[in-house]
Amino acid sequence: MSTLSDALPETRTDRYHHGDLRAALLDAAVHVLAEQGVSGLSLRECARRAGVSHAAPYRHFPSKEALLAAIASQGFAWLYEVGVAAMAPIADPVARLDAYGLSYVQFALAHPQHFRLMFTSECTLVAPTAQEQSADRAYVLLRDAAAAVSAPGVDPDVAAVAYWSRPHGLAMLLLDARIPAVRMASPEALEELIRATVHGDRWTP
Amino acid sequence: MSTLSDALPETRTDRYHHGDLRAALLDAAVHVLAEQGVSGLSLRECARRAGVSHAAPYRHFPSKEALLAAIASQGFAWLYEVGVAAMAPIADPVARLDAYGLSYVQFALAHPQHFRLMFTSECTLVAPTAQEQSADRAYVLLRDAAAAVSAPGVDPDVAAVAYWSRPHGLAMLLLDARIPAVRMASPEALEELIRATVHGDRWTP
DNA sequence: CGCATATGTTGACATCAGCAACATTAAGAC
DNA sequence: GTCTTAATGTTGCTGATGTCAACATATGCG
Repeated sequence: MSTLSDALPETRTDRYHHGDLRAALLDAAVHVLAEQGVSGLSLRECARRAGVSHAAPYRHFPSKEALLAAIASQGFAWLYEVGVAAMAPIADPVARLDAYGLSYVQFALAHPQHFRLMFTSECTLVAPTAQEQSADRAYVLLRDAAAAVSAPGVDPDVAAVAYWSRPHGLAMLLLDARIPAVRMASPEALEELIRATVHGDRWTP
Repeated sequence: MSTLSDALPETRTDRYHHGDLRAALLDAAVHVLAEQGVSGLSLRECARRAGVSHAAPYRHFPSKEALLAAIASQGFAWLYEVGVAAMAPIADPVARLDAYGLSYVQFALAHPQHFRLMFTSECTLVAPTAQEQSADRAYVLLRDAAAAVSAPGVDPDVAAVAYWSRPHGLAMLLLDARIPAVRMASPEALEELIRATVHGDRWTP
């Protein structure tokens, strides 16, 4: 009776019931987002792509904002994972902060619309446990490294904020094309920019 | 014949011609923006507030995006002025960078929606001469101070980007409430945060 | 005065978010 | 197996919006 393929949430559009519409909607939304940005993202377009009527999404998301929040949430989980992966194998605090900044900016440049959405949606995001774990791990790694390079007496949380703000600001300015394109022409130039921003006066070329 | 009050662009709603609808629309838009954020800002609402029909704005702005760009442009002019005012009287590079960061973050916190819009609109903004002048002055001041505190051999433009990214990132994270409110509870705590972010390892509490 | 241009108005269209009423399916109780 | 119930999807509607076209009015210049 119950085969594996039955158990899997296949995406079957030939049925009245979709199978896993929620996931299909999120997937569609991510694609639209990457293609057309937030302004081009409508619930109806997502429904269209999922092969479903315009009101179907409301069975899975109470509002458009909720859909956006879910996407943002996914993005955060992803970002944190990337950050943890970049920092974990590195012991030296300076190198770790550098790696974090690099992974952060690279993520933003690779997924500009997604990244922007994450820091644009005004809603407070509900953090699933899995994401929270990654977030916590990323934060601890960042804070420890930041505290290690900070002068004695500096609140570790303050130092962590500082070393988060720096790549974040750089990423935002890069996305907004507020920085001459020359600065991003080569990977080396970009890395120089990141290092200078993250490491401040400690860094020399 | 031509009195002063005639020359002034008064806002008269009792006439078929408005007087200075463009300015009135910008003004209305700024107010709506502050009250309800970008999502609550519609051309029709601005027209309503200016006491004018829903299509009238199209005689002054080719699209909604153009209106938003104009507001963003105003915001940049304002930001640059604030930055110049904060930096100009200060000679010490470290203190000047600090003052810049402080004015930057304070501007963002004082006008959160406006600030967010400035760095959200995807359009390339047309820079009027007056704004460009302020922008240039601000950039020169910032770059000089950044170069002064940088290690020899660091590209001044790279240093400038670094010292722009830092307060920018902090401002963004603060606006997104991604930083515990405790950190902003008192002006002193906020200043500590700004200094730590801007001045990195150079700074001690 | 008379005309050209700038500025506003009215009405329309397509799209969208969201709601309500209805249809279909899946899952469990008996 | 059948019945019932909740979950899921559909159709149709409303009010708001951005944008356009056609029309109306004012302003300035000859």
